[in-house]
Amino acid sequence: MNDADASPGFLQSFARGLAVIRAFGKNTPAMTLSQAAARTGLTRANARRILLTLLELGYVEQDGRLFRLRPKILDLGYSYLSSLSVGAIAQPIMEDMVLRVKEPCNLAMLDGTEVIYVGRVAAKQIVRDDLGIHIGRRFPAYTTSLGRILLGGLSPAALDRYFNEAQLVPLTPRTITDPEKLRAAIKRDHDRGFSYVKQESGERCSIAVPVTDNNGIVAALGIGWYAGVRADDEFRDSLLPELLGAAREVSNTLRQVR
Amino acid sequence: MNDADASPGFLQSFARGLAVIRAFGKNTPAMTLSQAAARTGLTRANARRILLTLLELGYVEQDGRLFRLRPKILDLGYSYLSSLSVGAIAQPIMEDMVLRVKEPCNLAMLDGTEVIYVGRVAAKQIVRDDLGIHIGRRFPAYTTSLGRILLGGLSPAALDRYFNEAQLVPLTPRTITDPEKLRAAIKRDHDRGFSYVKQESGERCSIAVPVTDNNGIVAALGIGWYAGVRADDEFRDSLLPELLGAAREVSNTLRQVR
DNA sequence: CTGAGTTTGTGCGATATGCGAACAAATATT
DNA sequence: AATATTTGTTCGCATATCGCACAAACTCAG
Repeated sequence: MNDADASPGFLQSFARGLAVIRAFGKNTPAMTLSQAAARTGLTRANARRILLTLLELGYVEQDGRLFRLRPKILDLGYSYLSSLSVGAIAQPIMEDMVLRVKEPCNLAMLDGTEVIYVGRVAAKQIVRDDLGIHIGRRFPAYTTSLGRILLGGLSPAALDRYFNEAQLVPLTPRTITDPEKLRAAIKRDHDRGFSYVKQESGERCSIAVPVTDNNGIVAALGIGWYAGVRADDEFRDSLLPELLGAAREVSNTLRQVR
Repeated sequence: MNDADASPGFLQSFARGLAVIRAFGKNTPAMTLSQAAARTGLTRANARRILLTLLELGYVEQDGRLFRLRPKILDLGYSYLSSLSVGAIAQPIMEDMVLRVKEPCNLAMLDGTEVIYVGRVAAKQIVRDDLGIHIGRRFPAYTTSLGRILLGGLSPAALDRYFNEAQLVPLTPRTITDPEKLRAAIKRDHDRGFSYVKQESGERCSIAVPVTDNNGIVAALGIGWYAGVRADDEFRDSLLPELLGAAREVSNTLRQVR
């Protein structure tokens, strides 16, 4: 975080505080204050003030020298989720669909160059999923069907910015990383109203469709499963009407609400 | 937020910034900067600096005069969820159980005088659930079976503090609000290893059991359903072995991990 | 148990940050 | 078009925040 670049009125203390919250994670469920300073590039005294402020506000707890985030931190994300009408509208519709199709369903939005899950309905799967799939989880947009749908909803200028910023790294031998091929895939998926991606970010297939409001694509709705466990192409074909129906129902309700 | 009471080293700017994030919610998905100032008691100039800092960091977006939280804010809660081993361990076990029992299952922790959901698996229900049930959602502890289980895991001193702080307001005619009766119910539930609550916070029944690690109760696992739609007591009896089995599986894994 | 190394807590002086007020500019409403 | 309301900007000021240095506490190896 380059303080010198901040604009006037930018609150550096606040920004530093948020950086400390972000420093917690799967690999660092707890941190000492020296670790917090190291991970954020702050001075130890500063990291200490931030952690003590979080402690006083109830967002962290202290266990000897270790600080851990407390459930109250979920209030911050909950502010967003509870304000997200597409999430509230989609949730029961996703639940109905998952019952029929027996695969987990996700709702995602674009955030920078990544997709971020804002809704999820789990389901029994033949092979156990990555246990870390949560609301808030992120994936590179280009490697997922959800991401391609969302990228397809960008204006040309925004799509150009995406390609300027995204680093198209192959995650599997099948990952499309050539920008022209990726643009073509995004356009094709946009035109045909769905995206199907097979083994570009792991050993999974996924299919996704757009969710729209009066202004355009606001989210993507998708289903993913492990490749090869079933007849993938036939399964995709059976899922598509379900997804399109669910997405249409969500989109229709969104247009009425706003 | 009474600035004058803050301890030395307490970072007021950071605390104010977090207050602005919390001001967003279901009823205020978007705010102007005057509204943000009004809702947080800050000056307009201050609220503006905070919102512009969040804008620059990518946590909010601006639409004319309106500011809205962006999905990136989920990163803050995700820091916590991804660090929460009980959540990761419980999720697949909950998914398996929900498939068998056909009712939604929740994992909750105690936070102040409330329970907060840290895990949830949805299911098809006969009657549509409150659409707003998300991770991060809170309920008064005393009115829920999850809450009674968690209160039962408190030390006597901590339980006394709970009773000092909690406001035991009747939410339905069945809500237990007499402190002595509530203490007795908590103890009974702790002793018998499950809690069953019927229509104390709405028209729902719920049953919950403890999840423990080496230090004691860390979470509660529960199932809830609308009262009267089925034979509630018989259903509870059929659910209990399922919940106990799932909770035992989670608890056993927790003990191995730490 | 001791000593060395590491980490945290504390106090203090300096100053950069954050603040609020006042007024200009822009927007919304009637 | 006029008025009311809200937002943007600038500036001076106060203090909140900062970093440093040293004390205190803790951890670890022998």
